[in-house]
Amino acid sequence: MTTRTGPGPRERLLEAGRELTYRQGVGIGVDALLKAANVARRSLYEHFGGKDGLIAEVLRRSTSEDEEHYRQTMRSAGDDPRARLLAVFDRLAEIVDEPDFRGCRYLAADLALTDPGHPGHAVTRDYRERVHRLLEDELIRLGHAEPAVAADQLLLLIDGVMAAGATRPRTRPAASARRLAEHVLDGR
Amino acid sequence: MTTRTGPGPRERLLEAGRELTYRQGVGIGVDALLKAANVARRSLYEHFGGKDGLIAEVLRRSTSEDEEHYRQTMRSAGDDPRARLLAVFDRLAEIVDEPDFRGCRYLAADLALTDPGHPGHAVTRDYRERVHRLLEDELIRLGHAEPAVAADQLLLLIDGVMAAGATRPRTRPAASARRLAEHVLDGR
DNA sequence: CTTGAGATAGAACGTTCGGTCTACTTATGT
DNA sequence: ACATAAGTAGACCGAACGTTCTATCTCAAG
Repeated sequence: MTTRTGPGPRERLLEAGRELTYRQGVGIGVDALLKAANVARRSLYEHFGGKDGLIAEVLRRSTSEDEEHYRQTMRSAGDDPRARLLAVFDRLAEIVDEPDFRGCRYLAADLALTDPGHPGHAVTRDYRERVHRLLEDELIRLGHAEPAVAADQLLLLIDGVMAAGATRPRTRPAASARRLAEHVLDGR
Repeated sequence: MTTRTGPGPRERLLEAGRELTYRQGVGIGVDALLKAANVARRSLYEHFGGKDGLIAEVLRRSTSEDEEHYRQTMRSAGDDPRARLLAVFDRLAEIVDEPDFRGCRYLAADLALTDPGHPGHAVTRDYRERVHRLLEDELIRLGHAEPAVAADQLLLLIDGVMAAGATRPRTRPAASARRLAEHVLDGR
């Protein structure tokens, strides 16, 4: 008989952080995090050194998941690079339409974390680089003349979809962006 | 001999709020606002009822200025609707390149103000509607087939520029967006 | 000159903040 | 069985939060 041992406090903190920092922003209080995670105050400081450490780790884990999410979305779209890139925008349409979509958590974190030295910034910067590389690789396979610039443009469209999705949800921004993305893919 | 009377406390509070809420976010403390404005604590509550009232008024005034800024930018670009719309993106390039550009203050406010009932949200929603109308009017004058949809797309591009400008400043996002905007204007 | 409105200065309220610390309990491995 | 490590519970710290309050000052209108 195995002792019904669920996820440990570290895991529960990361999950609570993921949820609460998205819904309430990174300004969420330590008390609220501890209560949601059902974890002793001390455990937070043992595992993460403090609130900033937890937030950075929450962001890091989230970026890993989201990057894998990009890869999975493209994988499901087959081999054609064009189809794989456009699939990203189709998936974005679903994400933005989810009832509790609250915008891009990384942009929100960057705007909310006033201190430019906060460890969270390095995490989001890394993430954007990785996604850029992901897009650029597909554009190269597509034979695009300026894959780096085109990847910048696709990233800009993705951020625009997230922003519009958070502030003007009824305008179906992902569909708009998809059409513009097609134009980007068509060349330069 | 006129008594050298500068702007009153109300004006000083609005100016300090404009500056500090942009640089530090709407989470800025009341004490910091009072100190920057050189205003007595009481005056804030007399004039604005509280911090939330001040923030809403700061946002309201800022939207007025920004809307006028859009109009001025278009006015300077002459009569041709196409040139007037593209001028917006040229102006965006300058704004995003300013050394202390920190992203779109309205998106930042919407993401930071957790309470959906905060009066600031109504202000930003109004502003987006007004800008949308501004763009749509030009698109109508341009004879665009779907002016409302195209205005949505231009707004998406503008938000994308702001986001990319805040998070990936070296990628010249406004230039990228301008090219996509041309495509939007071209058609349908 | 007087009055009253508007501003300033600042104490104080209760709450919440992030972080530290002590004491007790639980689980694990030898 | 016992030792050790890890987790819980919660008091506590100083600081900052938004807000209310009293007291004093300034100045223009009556």
